[in-house]
Amino acid sequence: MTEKSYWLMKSEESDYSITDLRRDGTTAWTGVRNYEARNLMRDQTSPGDLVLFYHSNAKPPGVAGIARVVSEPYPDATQFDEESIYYDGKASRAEPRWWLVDLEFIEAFPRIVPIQEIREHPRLQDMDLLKRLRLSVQRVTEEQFEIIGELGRKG
DNA sequence: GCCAACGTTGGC
DNA sequence: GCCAACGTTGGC
Repeated sequence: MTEKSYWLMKSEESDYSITDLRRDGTTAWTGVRNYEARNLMRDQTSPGDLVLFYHSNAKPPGVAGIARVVSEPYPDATQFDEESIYYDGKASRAEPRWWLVDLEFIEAFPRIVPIQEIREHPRLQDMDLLKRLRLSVQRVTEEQFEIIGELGRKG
């Protein structure tokens, strides 16, 4: 039994938003094609982990809600699909290159927590979000997770 | 739409 | 194995 972890995962709002996740209930987090993000999902996520759902390329960009990891890591099927924009000809079913987990909808915040507010918050200065601009799966602390949850629910 | 940051590719 | 060129992310 491992300790529960907390994450922030980014999705372009126009591509897949918290509203889409609420509609779908659960979704496979396809399309991560960055090795560091892949390693985190493949090696460090567990069912029950909680996720800050971040809208990138949004107005404003920010945390839009909360999801939960509900599967063990498994190969991202889109890497094998020649029709997919995520197809990777160097991956094989014997040796998958890209991994993902399933996420379950928990909550859509009544207000987005914009990145600007995170940048200005004294307790959130250490977040990877502010330092690792392009990392689309990143670990957050329980405290960071709780603070952003409070900000998102304060109407 | 611009462009800084930065990850990836490929020639050598 | 270096590193310049290139491509992508993502805030603004």
